[in-house]
Amino acid sequence: MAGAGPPHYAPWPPPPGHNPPSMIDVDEVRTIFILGFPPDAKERELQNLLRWWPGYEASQMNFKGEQPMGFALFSSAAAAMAAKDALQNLVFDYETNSTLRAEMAKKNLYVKRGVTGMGTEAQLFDQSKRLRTAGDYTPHYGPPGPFGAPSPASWVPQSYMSPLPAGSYDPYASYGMPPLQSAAQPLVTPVAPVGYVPMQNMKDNPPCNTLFVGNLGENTSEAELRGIFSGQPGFKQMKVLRQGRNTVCFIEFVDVNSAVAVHNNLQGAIVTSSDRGGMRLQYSKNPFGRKRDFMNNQDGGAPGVTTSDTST
DNA sequence: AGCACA
Repeated sequence: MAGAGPPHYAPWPPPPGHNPPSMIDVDEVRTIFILGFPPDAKERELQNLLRWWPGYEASQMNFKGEQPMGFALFSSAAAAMAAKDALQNLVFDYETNSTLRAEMAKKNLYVKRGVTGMGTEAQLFDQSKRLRTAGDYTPHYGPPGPFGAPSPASWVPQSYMSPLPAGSYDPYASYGMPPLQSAAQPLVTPVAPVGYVPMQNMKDNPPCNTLFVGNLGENTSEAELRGIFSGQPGFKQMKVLRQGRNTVCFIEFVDVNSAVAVHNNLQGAIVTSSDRGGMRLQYSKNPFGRKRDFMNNQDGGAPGVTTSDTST
């Protein structure tokens, strides 16, 4: 609208009929609610579970009944639904066997104004009820989670703009993947996967510098995979292979350790463009830079790691 | 489950 330029901070909720400049339906429910937490779950745990999710804006935990109930607000219904799917059946606590259930909420989570402050003050005055936790989009790029926790800190890949081969279908082409958005302008990105789905039935090969990615649907977007992996520490190159209904992918890392880290951190990570939920990460049978006797002197593997080679 | 490329 001509007269209504974007204010510095929009009144929340915005008046009906005044949509933000990015096709966000104000009326749509962008909030999910989550059940299945163990009784001792903390609100902080919910925040930390979700704070990396693209479009995450706020969350709160209610402790009314026996079970804590979590609510989380996202920048769009799409982001909310993606998060909902990702959280679905997520094993929150292996010891108590707590598995999360997520659904779209009936109405949106109310978030107090001034969310950008990450405020101590806010926590002081309404701790019991609505404790809003602003989405902190600070790009905490860096080493992966030191505690073995998933560290999806690089969903917004630095090298996302890598040129695609001509002819390859890039469903993400339309939105240019803005790196990081302030909380003032919610991201519309209906994408940006990642949450985790527990993986089982995992056979695997000995660790090496190359990961094999399985359980990908046929229309998994290479761009998304690249987005997920290219930001990982030690990433070197990637190759996507279409096998009819399956898609598989190979990722080379500079060393085995990097591959191990990603293997652990991203196991079961949700790939939104895939219709199968979580991806399966295994070590490749045929690591990059190493073949039988062929390129024997190549240093493709890890320094110092020589898998017991069956020298026949 | 499905392991290519140099």
